[in-house]
Amino acid sequence: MSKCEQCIIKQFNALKTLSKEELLRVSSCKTSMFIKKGETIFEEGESVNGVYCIKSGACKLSKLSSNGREQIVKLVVKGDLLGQRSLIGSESANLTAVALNDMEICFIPKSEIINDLAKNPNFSNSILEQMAADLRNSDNVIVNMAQKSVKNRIAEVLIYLHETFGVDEEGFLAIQFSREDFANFVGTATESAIRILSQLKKEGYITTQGKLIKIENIEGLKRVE
Amino acid sequence: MSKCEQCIIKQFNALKTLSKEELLRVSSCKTSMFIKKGETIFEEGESVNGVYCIKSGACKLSKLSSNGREQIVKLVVKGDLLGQRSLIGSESANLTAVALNDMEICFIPKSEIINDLAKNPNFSNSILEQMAADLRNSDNVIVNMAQKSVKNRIAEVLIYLHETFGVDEEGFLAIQFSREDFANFVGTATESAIRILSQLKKEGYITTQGKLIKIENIEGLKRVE
DNA sequence: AGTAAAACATGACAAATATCATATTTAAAA
DNA sequence: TTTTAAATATGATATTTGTCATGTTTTACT
Repeated sequence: MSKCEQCIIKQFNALKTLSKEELLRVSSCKTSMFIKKGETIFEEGESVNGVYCIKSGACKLSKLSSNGREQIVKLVVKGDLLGQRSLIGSESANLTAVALNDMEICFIPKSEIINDLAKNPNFSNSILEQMAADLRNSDNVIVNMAQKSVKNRIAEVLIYLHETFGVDEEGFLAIQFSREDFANFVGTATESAIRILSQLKKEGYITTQGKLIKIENIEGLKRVE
Repeated sequence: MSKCEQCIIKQFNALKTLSKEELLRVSSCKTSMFIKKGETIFEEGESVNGVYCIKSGACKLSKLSSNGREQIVKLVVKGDLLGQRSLIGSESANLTAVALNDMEICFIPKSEIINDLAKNPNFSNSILEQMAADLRNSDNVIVNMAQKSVKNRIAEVLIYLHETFGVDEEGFLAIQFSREDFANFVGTATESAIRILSQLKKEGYITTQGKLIKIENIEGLKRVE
């Protein structure tokens, strides 16, 4: 089992604030696992009781609406922690986490890390900072959902995917996102998402090849209304 | 100047985790102030550099969208802390705070409380809990905005206002919320908010008298689609 | 009280989005 | 490979929501 000390993840997330000793202890009890694309890591309502470190891959966090539709609330990517809120209080997961591609993750039980949260102010501060950033981001998402058109939101998702995951050798978005994922992310019907992607294609902002998408004019996309 | 120790606010928010000594020090540097309905406490982009305790009254936190509309993101009420995120990191306010009615608030400078955050794990934990709850709430708001109809969202706001502020002697909602506020809270045009309130009136869920609103059938409202 | 301004209300119409139907293409499985 | 299922695409139409116009009521101010 690899040590957290050597793991690249350490450089990205709140674990970097832990001391060598703390990291060694965490290392010794963590569970490393591989998750295949489409598999569920945890579901809304379950108790999570620990945090996951994303070593590679990405997942979507979503919630089932009362109308039966899935709403993607955010994406969690390599270097992020997943399930931080399970460390605080004892409530069950509010969201469902499903892998967008093959992932490698480490699970650290709450019991092993909860003391660090109480005793290491750097660690709790780092979690605080992360949550403050998440809240700021949520505010912005709420405003976008409430005030912007579906076309505008789809354009923003394209830009976000481009910035977050980059492109492959041929210039296609490096993450595979189905039309349904687009719809569930911006809160619209799948057909509407498809229609708008077709429209963006006709307008020359993107090109597609199968389900692969290439952004051709990112500045234009930013100005889409 | 009144002491935090004796203030009722102490019982509601994160300040309750401070020791007697810490509270005394905070007390000695806080600034108490009265804010009139409609006045701005701070604006998006400003640096806040401290937290406000809401002793009485309530305010709305909103953000200006790129389309020029105001989006209300959340309400902050008596017993809540306002501007907690200013304690973490050093970023400027993401939201604008405007009083919904006359308020009495206390301002505690960041410099006086930042040490407690680092040294008193109970205090930082209390802030963490609050932020975790806020995040959970934001998730739910995002889902509602993305998936529910305007009518449904207006109905939910009515229920929320009822639960949060209660009613006056005659049964009217104890908070005055303009039609524009309703619109800005659910992300719709003012005319649409007006229309839907009229509709809810016709359907017998609410009655109005001037801008006062009385909920007549809360169970019915919960079932509105 | 009288006047102006703001808030509320409602009709008519336009635009955005959802829904249903039905192809077509792509991916998965036998 | 062949077959089947899933994802993508697009038209037709219904529904929801926004916009503009205009009138009424309420509130604020002198």
